[in-house]
Amino acid sequence: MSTLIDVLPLFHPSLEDITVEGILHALSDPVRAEIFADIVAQEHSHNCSMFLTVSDKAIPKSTLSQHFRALREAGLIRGERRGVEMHNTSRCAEIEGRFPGLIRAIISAHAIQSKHEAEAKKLAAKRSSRRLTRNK
Amino acid sequence: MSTLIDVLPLFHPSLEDITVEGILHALSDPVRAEIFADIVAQEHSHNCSMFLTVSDKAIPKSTLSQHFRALREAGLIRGERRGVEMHNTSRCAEIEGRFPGLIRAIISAHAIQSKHEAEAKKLAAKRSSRRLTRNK
DNA sequence: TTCAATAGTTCTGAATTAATGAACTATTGA
DNA sequence: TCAATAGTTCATTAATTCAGAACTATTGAA
Repeated sequence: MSTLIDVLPLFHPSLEDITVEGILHALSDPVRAEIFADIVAQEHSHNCSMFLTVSDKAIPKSTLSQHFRALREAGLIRGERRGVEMHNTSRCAEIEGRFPGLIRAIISAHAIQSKHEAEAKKLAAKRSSRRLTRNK
Repeated sequence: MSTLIDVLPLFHPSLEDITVEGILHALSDPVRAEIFADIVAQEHSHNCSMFLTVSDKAIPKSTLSQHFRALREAGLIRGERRGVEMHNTSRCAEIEGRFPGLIRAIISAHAIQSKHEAEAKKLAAKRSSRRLTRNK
């Protein structure tokens, strides 16, 4: 059985209702930022369950669902039911018209930071292995 | 009498400890965003009490103090005691070296949004006055 | 030197927001 | 019709944030 509520499409803010604060807040969470970066990078479809682990960390699916809602309600992504799963696409192009350069700058900053972190980690591993060798 | 603690300088993260998440979170609050935009715009000094009202809204000074701490700990501003008051300056130039374009894009987006809001408000006022005229 | 005024911080309880396990709904395919 | 899959919602707990009250540090005046 299907009720009216069941078929109501998901809420998405209109372009002019999208706020900078909303965008920044949504992307200030590292998990959401990574999910969003991924959706932007892959032009094609994305369902939620692809993100049950983000950076080797397990995310409960209820939490994941909230994260997707946060991204949707901030106006960053568009979600569409496709049968049993969800199809998520970025709204970058629209947002670019309203806040030029914003999304690009944020994504780029995140990329710079990830690269920096990866390098720091590698360096730490090297140092640690050297220490082990010395102590053999 | 003065103790050691009293003279300890305020905490500021080093450039490489500044994170995108931290910056986005700090600037996702409209009051902090406005304070920061103001500090960036005016190149010269800024004490906290200049912001006891932000956009016609009174901000308690304890709250203001927390906002300044948030901006400082996110690495967005540098605070320095100058006698009885505080001297705050932006760390834009440093951040630009690490995350090019990020701060500029955010400030610019905020400016666009403020302008848009101001226009919407003016339009609403005009509509309201027209309605009054019609009903005279 | 002492005291009042100023500028800001810290502490604390209340209010808000976020995370997550458990139960639930909707769709598909067997 | 039923089980499996994908995701949402609800309720509880945990973490953040807000703001009044009390406090600290510095300055300038008496």
